[in-house]
Amino acid sequence: MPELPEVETIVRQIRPGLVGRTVVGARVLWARSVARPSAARFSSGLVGRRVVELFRRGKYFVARLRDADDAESFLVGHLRMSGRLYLGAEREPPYTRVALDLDDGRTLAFSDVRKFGRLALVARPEEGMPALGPEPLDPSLDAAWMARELRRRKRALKPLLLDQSFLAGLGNIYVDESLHRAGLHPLRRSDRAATRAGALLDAIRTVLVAAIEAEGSSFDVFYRTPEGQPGAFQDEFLVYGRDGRPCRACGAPIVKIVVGQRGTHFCRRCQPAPRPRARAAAASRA
DNA sequence: CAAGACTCCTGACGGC
DNA sequence: TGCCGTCAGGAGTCTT
Repeated sequence: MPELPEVETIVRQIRPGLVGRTVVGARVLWARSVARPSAARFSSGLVGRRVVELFRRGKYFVARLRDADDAESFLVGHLRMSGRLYLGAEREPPYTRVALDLDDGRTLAFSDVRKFGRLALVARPEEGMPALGPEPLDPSLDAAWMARELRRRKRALKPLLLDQSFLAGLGNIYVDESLHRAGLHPLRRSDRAATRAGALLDAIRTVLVAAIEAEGSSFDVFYRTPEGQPGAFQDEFLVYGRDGRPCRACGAPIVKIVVGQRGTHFCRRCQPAPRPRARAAAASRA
């Protein structure tokens, strides 16, 4: 599903048409797509509110709203695996779960085949999302910060980078891509990769910036930008979905394993396996 | 703490 | 052609 670059792309594309608009009607077609409050209060609460700002936090999109009395509230959403936003489609898009009718006659549709995505209407953005780690593109993060955090967490790199409380916005694709670019094995323990913290942070940022530049990744017909154009970053994948094919860096075959129930792609040559601990090595020799 | 299993959902695809 | 198992860009909850 959409990761940071895809959400960023959607927010950028929808923002000009959405900011300044007032919600004149809200329809919840699948109640569980609304996390809070109730579907009824969600709908009634949105009507009459004007969008004054649209931004992204991790994989969440956030619309700041004001009502006629200038009271502030926030529409917070997560697309999970298959969610999409459409602004102004003439016909209701397939799998529309929530539709917001706007004062210019257009509609913001939240479409979601698998129904994992969620919307929330809350007083503060933090009420609509769990505590998130920092934004990977935040310029105040540096190698020293990353090294400190990698040492503190002591987890395999792959699940750690997927943990949104560590860094906000990375998902399965961009973690695999980042680890390849940093030359780090997905099962390497974070505290033992701390010396490579700078390279890892650089790789993450390089991948994310390039993906945003390409307007995200979309390798199936259900995942496109709101305008319907597919993103192009999937053409630049070095490992994701390339199992069995040659590594673009060294030619060795890309392999796929399962880590934390997630398909994990890497190059055995560019991302060497972690060395077993001395005790484990001794045990395996014995 | 960390890791693994299970859950929420639907659709696409490969194999038989 | 049709059926079945598997897998999918995410993440919360529960157990070990």
